[in-house]
Amino acid sequence: MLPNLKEEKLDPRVKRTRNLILKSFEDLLAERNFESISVQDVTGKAQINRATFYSHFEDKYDLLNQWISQMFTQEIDKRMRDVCHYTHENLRNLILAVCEFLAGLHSDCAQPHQQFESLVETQIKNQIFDLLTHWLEETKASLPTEIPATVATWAIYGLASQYSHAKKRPVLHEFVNEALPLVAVNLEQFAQPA
Amino acid sequence: MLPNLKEEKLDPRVKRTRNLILKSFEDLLAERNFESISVQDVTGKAQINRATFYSHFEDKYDLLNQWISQMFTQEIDKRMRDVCHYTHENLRNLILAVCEFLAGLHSDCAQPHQQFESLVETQIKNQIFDLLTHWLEETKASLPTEIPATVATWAIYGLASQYSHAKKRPVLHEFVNEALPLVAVNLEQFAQPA
DNA sequence: TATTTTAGACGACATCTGTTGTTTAGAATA
DNA sequence: TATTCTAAACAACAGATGTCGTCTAAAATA
Repeated sequence: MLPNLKEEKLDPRVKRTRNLILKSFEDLLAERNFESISVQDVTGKAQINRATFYSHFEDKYDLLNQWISQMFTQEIDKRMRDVCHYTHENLRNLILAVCEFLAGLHSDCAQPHQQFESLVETQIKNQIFDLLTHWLEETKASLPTEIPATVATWAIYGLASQYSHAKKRPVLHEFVNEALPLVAVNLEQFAQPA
Repeated sequence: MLPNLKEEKLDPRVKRTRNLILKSFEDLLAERNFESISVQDVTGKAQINRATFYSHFEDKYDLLNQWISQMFTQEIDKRMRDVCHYTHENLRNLILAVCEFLAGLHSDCAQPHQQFESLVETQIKNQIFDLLTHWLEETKASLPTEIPATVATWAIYGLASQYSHAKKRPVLHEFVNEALPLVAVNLEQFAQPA
């Protein structure tokens, strides 16, 4: 299994093969639930030999991890390009981004399944935690960040997960307005002075 | 696959077979990581025909779900036998229970792996959420419980997970004292008047 | 341009999963 | 106690996974 190399030095065959696999995987996810998709399904659609798959991904779960990570990173980079510290507004936008991403996943992927959701959760929480930790460490106050970042990360993901699962989905901005104070309450100590 | 029947009416062969499987699974978990354990390993150790396994459990993941659920339910029942509403002290004991349970799982089970942890998480969070919701609904005030219970559930699990993974594990009571205010802050509205 | 390196195709294999129908044995009922 | 019902054993099967060594083709280097 190949390491995630920087794109500048990547053999074009590797790039091509990875992209074919990721794209085929995404297309299949839109039609069928994750559990029912086999490695043979993905490689067949990508017109790649099945054994080649294992040069790029450890297994189907690793494939999902890498796909989700790529998708979410792109989404966050798009919305939070120049954000480097905690504000109430940045937190709102982060919660909004996660809610929309998860809701989109629910719409775009047929019948999410427990293992699919668990893997998605792990990837996204890792990124939220890193982002929040980075924001909170930008404060001048040198406060410990680990426990507040942990609590906030899990709270954000929990709320977004609840939102994306809701049978009757609430109006997003109202939901975020209701949820935001419960996340923000532990983070205000990190807000930059005006 | 058999439904979870009440124990009074259960054919003794069913009880015996289930217990043999669960016990063998637990013994194997103490020696090897979850991913490396096959259904054949479990049924071989239990001296049960492999096909019989599938009359009781959907797959190995269902086995883990049921084992964890049973273990955690017993632990909570032991510690919170007569607790029916939210207090600061009950919340502290809940966080303590979850931290100890997860830390114990880390000690008793060889090399936890991502899917193992995800499944554990799902089971335990469900139980925390149900318990918290029950507590919060006991309040006289008729406040909406879903979002606070969600945030608290995820925060509790997140903190316990962090504690159980810590390389240098902090003193538990100190950790809980530090973490408790961040969880409690959103729940004090539900405390019973003295 | 020739050579070397690297990625992918290929066929084969062992192992495991989940399922099926039949037979045997244990438990419940008459 | 005999009969009926239910659970488990059993063998076999199809399908999927992950791996391996060899060959072919594309990319990089000299």
